[in-house]
Amino acid sequence: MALLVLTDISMSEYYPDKIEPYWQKIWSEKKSFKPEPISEKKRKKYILEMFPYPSGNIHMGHVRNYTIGDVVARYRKAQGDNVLHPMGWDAFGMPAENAAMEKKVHPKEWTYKNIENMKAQLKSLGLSIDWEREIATCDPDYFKHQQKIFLDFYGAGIAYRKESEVNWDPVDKTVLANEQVIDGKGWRSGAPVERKVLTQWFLKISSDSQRLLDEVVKLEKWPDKVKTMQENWIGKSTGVSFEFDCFDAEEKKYDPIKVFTTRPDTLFGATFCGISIDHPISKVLKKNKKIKEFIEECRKIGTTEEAIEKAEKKGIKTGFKIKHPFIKDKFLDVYIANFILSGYGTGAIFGCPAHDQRDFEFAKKYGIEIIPVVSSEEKDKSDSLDEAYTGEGKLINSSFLNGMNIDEAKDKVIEKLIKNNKGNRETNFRLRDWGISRQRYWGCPIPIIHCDKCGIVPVPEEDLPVKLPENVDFIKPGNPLESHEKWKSISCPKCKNGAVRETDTFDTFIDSSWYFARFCELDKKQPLNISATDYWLPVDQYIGGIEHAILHLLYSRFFTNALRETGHLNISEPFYGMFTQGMVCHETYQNINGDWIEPELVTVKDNEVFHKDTGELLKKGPSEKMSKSKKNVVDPSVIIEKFGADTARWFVLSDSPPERDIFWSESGVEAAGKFIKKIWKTIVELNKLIEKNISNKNIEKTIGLRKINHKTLNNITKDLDSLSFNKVIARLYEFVGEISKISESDNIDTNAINESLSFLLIMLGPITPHLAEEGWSLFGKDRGMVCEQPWPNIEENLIAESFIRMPIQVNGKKKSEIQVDKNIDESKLKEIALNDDSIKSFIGDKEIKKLIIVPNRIINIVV
RNA sequence: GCGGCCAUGGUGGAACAGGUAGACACAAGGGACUUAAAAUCCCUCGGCAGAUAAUGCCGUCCCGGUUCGACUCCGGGUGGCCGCACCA
Repeated sequence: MALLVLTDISMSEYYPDKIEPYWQKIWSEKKSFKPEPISEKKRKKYILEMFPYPSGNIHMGHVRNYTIGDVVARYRKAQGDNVLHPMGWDAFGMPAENAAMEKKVHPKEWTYKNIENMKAQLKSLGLSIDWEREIATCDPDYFKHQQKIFLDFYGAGIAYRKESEVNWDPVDKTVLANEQVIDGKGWRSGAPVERKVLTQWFLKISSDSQRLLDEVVKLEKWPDKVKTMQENWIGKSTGVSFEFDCFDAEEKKYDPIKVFTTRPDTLFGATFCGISIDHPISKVLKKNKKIKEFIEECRKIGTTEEAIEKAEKKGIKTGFKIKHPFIKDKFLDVYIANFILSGYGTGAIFGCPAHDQRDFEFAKKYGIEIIPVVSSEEKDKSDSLDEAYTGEGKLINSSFLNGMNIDEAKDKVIEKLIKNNKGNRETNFRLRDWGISRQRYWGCPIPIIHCDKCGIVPVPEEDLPVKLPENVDFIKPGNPLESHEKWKSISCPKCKNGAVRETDTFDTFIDSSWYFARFCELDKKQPLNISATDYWLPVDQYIGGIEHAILHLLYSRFFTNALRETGHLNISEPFYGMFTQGMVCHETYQNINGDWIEPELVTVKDNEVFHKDTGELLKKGPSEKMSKSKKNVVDPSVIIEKFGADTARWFVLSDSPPERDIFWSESGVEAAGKFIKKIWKTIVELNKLIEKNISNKNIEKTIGLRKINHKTLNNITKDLDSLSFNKVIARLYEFVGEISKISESDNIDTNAINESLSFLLIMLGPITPHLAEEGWSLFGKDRGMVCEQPWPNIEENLIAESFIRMPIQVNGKKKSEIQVDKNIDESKLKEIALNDDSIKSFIGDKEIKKLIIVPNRIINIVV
């Protein structure tokens, strides 16, 4: 089969607009990227990029993410693996509802239109995706299985209900997401946000804390930074929880206050007690007007940890006192304080200002005593305290602990507290249970029925999926499901009396916590097909933005384990290899009024930027992450139209390492486009040369070329294995630069040129697949497609060098360089180095103190 | 605020595991070809001194340390980015 399309007419010209759609059609018709059937004999590779939210258009971040994934997928295929490379849509979420409110378009219609558009854009990139496995999370065929999984989790006790707070906009009468709260006010209404308590669904991720911690350490193919972030997020801490006797304002004995601490050694430095605003005592004291006002003021800070920790430390005296367990007649004031987290530990602490920064700030503000109990030698000298001391040292001012180090003191105190029957060793995790209820329409309905008589009743499996009603409007405030009486009312499956549906929908993180497993097989009857997940999972290489390092990845890890516990699959860790890519940035432009201007409306003249249409002078801002709000986005489809997908792919891979942020520049794209043209020209020229079949051979040049071929192949193979695509591109620049110089008069053996061209096209295959296919169809004739070619073997004898260059340093600075045999012995090497003319002149008559030879690396002479 | 990461010429970056700093590109400047332009090709390109040489000194955000030797390791800063549990 001759796949020649344009080569006949074009030959030396490069027409991406013609060859790219052509090859995309061929790949699709031939199902080139459909994986082979499951077979344990064949090594599998599951390559996955985080699926996109269908916001309307792909952006450069997507191009980068999916190009990286595509290079890996195509490369693994060439290496002989059975590759699974699917794609789907994270299709539920807030922006669809916002569009419904703003543009009066139904979320479903808006979402599917976006999917259609973005799918076409992704296809134009020439991605090697098996589109037969496409998933949209808003499709009932997907979420019915999710509802089944939830019911299984509920049955297994993994899902439960409890009260928790949400941000409430009293004007719009709607629940706000954290990002919709700006400076404590609703983003649309501007009304001060209140907190409202709702009963919501949770998943017990906290009981998986220890496993999540143990397993993350073992994930070898994950970036260390992501592993560290997850470890810190889970936040294991060991300490002791114990009770203080507590007395109320009338000095009557009250219920004891239980505290958790990781620093029991500082107990003798305790000078106050802090409790959270939700502590039982706080709730009782709400009767007091001042305390009530204080608690309400604290609630205005917001629900995010960031807001709470940034807020000034404040508290109010309760009049309650606690009794120190080891100091006779010592009582500490109990404060309600805004920095005590109710969800962590017991919601109460003893404050030791000398050795905890937050306690220190609090104590300074309220004139509370500061007693140092840990002293280090250096610290002893400075008496003035301007911050808490958290380092090592010996215990002072601490009765029976004096003189001990911190660890000894901890043990001793804990022992004593346990003896007094007041304390227990305890392990705490920072990780909280996962709240999954959302008071929104555009999400997966939670398959639960609330019956006055029977309570919480799961929707029977045969009634799944619970679909969303279509006839909703977004004019009324609040969740449209809540006000949809007809959809809500249902008869109880148990008692047949009138009941109501759960009107909350799932957090969209649920949708993305198992899609990668669903891709293994779109089983019609059950969420997951065991034999398919056994074969394909875990994902061998998962690729996505660093912003998902904690939440999405942690939830998916937990969810996978929960799926195992409920019998849906057999593994507990979903992602074997993880790669986090950097962001795509662009310069920002503003006019005099401060309006943001799109880069496409900007022209540059003499280093100044002007508006293309109005001609006004614009202010060039710093390069920042592309975002719609600052309009510094570049629509990749414009670039694909102008230069072609291969150029766009080449450009996003070049220069910057993939884990680092990249800065978009138009000139860079043009340069990439020029070089792609040069590659095409080189392919055509070399092909002509091959057809001439040179017989008068220059052996030296032939071997030289073959060495270049194999060295390049060797380096590029290593770089692809380590995902260093920028280095791959640099080597291709060099390689093309070399082979484009070959001329007939070099008399190089045709086989060697053949090898050059064949290597070039196969190496280009993962990066610029259309160009590679077109070139292969010209060169490879009847040898099939380039995407079916195996990765060539490297001939070791061609990459080995017998001579090496060795720099000679004097006192650590390079002064000369020699070329020596690789296997030279050290004494000979020493002799050569010392007799080197320029080295001699440097040493002069100075005494040689030391001579260091690092084999095959460097010689350093110390004088 | 807490946790994590990053910083190398005018620009993006390279430097394998502590061993030649600046590969490969972009921009800029010069030249060739052309009536001209575009395209293409060639040359220069960290700073200072020197002659546009040879060569020397300085130089990887700042300060200090370890080492024969530090872009790389350690301590302390500065700046930027990401996350902080209801954005996805």
